[in-house]
Amino acid sequence: MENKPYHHGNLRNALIRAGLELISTEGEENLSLRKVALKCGVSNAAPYAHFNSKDEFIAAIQQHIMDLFTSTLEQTAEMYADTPALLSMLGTAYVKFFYRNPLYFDFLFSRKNIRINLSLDCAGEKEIPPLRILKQTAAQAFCKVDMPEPIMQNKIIAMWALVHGLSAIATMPNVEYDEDWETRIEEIIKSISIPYMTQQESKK
Amino acid sequence: MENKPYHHGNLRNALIRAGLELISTEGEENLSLRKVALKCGVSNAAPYAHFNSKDEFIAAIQQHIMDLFTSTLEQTAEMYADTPALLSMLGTAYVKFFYRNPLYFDFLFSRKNIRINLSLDCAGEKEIPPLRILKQTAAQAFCKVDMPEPIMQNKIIAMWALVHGLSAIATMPNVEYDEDWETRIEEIIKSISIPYMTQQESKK
DNA sequence: ATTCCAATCTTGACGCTGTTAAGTTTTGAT
DNA sequence: ATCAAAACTTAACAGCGTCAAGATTGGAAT
Repeated sequence: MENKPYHHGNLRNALIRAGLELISTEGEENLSLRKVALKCGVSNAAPYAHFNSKDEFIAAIQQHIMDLFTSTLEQTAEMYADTPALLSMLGTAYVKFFYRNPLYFDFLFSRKNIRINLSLDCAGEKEIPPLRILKQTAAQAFCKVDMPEPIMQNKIIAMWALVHGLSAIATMPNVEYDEDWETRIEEIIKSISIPYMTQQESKK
Repeated sequence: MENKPYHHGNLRNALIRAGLELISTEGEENLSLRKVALKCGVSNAAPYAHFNSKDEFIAAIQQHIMDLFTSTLEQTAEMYADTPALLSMLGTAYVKFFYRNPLYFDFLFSRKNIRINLSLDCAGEKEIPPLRILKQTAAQAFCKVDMPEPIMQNKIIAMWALVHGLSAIATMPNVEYDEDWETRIEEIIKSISIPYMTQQESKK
């Protein structure tokens, strides 16, 4: 339309979208501010009007993906609310999200990108939403089984570790996408989370 | 002693040691071939007599750490051989290794560094030793419980995912080292791995 | 012992990167 | 209409991985 107006108009979002695309296609290690700027038809230093550094730019993309992740879990939590399958479905959704977007996993959780508080002790204003959802659901599920407090704490951590580890494994190279794997992931998670529910059922 | 002989003598190993130190102190993102070369009192391009690329250099360091990791697990496997605690001790050793060297975890498992076969299906000549040890031990442990084959497969993957996920969590920033955590890690792993043993004991 | 090749290392360069300084264009509030 | 702030360009800096060309050395073959 207009032939290169001096001001882009929506550069910040355009940069984030371009960066997201580069990460999805070429991986994070091939992402540079200059490439992203070029992709948006803008000069080297233009991004610095919107981000103070590459790190800040990366953090913005990270936040974008985190929002995606969060809303995925929230949808699942809503869909299976108050059903016995809630916890295992939530765990499955956790793994599936990354299994379907393998490049997102390393990008979100690689050490140098983590600027958010992932601390283990349940305290936390700055706790990221996905973990909050998972922990709350797990706590509720395990609570119904009137488990001793410290054991419940450990169970929650175990649940998180399981789905996080499964995500790490499922997104490794040489592990190509396979629909059967999705059902298998479900089985594995159920085998950990369900026993404590049914075990309780038989107790009643 | 001799003031800068033209030939270093043992440059390859010196480079690896220097790289290892840089990773341990400043993290992988601050590792450059030039810094490593300087640290060894050698010029920019000297490393290229021993490594074809930075990637190859990284792979060599990665192998070094992997060997450390492997021998740690092997020691544990030997120490607790034929005891009921073997599996949980091996899992604990897996997590502790990274908990005590947090920077190693991302370095070993971040996507771009993985050049080894981590495939899930137990087939594998190229399978890395640590996983082989863990899988074999888990298989043996779960085997004693005469579990159906597919369920056992899932249990093994769950075990791996648990310890891998715990490692990821334990090495996150903001999670400072804490001796109590080590015993807690042990508890969590036991709560997953032991039940199937004791359950079997009572079956006999 | 001499020769000579291959391994090792240096120097200097290339293009790419993140980042900054200085200057230009545009927007929008007054 | 004015003018400050925001958005963007251009040009430069140092650091990076990498390579080509040349210098130095060790060791095997003669």
